[in-house]
Amino acid sequence: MPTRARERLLDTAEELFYAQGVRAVGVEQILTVSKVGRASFYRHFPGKDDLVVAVLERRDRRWREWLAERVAAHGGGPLAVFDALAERFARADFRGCAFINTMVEAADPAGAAHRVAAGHKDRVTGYVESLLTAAGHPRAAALAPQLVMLMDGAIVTALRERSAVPALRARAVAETLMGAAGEPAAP
Amino acid sequence: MPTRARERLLDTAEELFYAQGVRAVGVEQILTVSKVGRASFYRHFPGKDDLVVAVLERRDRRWREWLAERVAAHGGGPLAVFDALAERFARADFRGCAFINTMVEAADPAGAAHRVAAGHKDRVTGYVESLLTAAGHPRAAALAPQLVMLMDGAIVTALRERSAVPALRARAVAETLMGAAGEPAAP
DNA sequence: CCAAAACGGTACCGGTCGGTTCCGTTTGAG
DNA sequence: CTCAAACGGAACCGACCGGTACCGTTTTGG
Repeated sequence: MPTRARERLLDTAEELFYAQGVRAVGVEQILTVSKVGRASFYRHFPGKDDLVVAVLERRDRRWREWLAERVAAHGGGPLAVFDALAERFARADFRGCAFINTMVEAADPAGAAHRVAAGHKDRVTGYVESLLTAAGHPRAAALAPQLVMLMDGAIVTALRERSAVPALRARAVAETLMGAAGEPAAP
Repeated sequence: MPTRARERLLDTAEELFYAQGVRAVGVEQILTVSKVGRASFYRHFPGKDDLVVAVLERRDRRWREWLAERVAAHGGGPLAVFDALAERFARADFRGCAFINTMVEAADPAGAAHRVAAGHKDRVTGYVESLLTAAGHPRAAALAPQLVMLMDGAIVTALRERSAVPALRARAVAETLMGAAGEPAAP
């Protein structure tokens, strides 16, 4: 059975990749910070690229779990996703969406990292559609991609403005879009 | 007077940076493709970082000129910015917004590249606001940042979906947002 | 036509990249 | 307690990074 070296590598790599970018972080730095031996690293992963994919796959799972939890805490309506984003944007270490960042950094659209990132957004879109359906919205399938596009716009804008305001801006747009008087903002 | 070496460096660097990312393109490659000598490069630019800034500043100017031209060609209304984006997204070499990409790649928000990128978006927002004002929209100042956020969302989504459709999706959202029956789509 | 400036090519620098190999130590299950 | 598996550390590899120095050639303004 494996010890905890693999988890430490994933934890450290996820943090460093997100904070500095995948290309900017060398294997050396990951080993130093995680205190994992060089040999152990290559025992667990064929190479750096495979670590990147493993990190993204785990983050995909965890991020969507986090989103579902925060949406529930904010009332469970479709607009709650923007309240969740606002929380995210306010964190000091916020540096955009790891999957958008990956697609930007990994220029090759056929690369594994690109595929994982694209898959993540598909799953988020499916989740948003389920929220819309649960809320009884008639045009859920058409509205979900629009809301996800708003989320991505808010994320990019928040990265630029270094503020949580874009989440509220996107929420207001979404509210108008849904043609609803709007659920009340989360407490 | 300088010859054309500097321009060739800017042209080549802009193309390679956009296609592959700033970090992924080495000085070596820029010199090879542009057929500029190594010494000549460092006669024109103190270092790679300065070339990056020069490329971004020139692209900021040109991109906004291009936008204004295409908006005019599409009727000059605020919604025409999304028709312009649709054109952009359809190009085979489309790889997102060079300024968003730069902010993602250059993690340091205090860096020169980051500043240029942020400034670009501010200028675009000002331009969009002027379009809204010219169209007689009463809430131009409040609406402009929302439209720019929609533009950024469309750009990121187009990069992921490899399609021009997100531009139309964003246009539809903007139309709803402006509370207008909507100018007819551009010819 | 000639001199000065701009140029392209090359060798070289220290540093860092991702990746391989070996070796001695820690750890945990039987 | 034992012993094999998992581990951390370090030396090493070729390749490439951004940057410097010096070369002989081309271009151009006076």
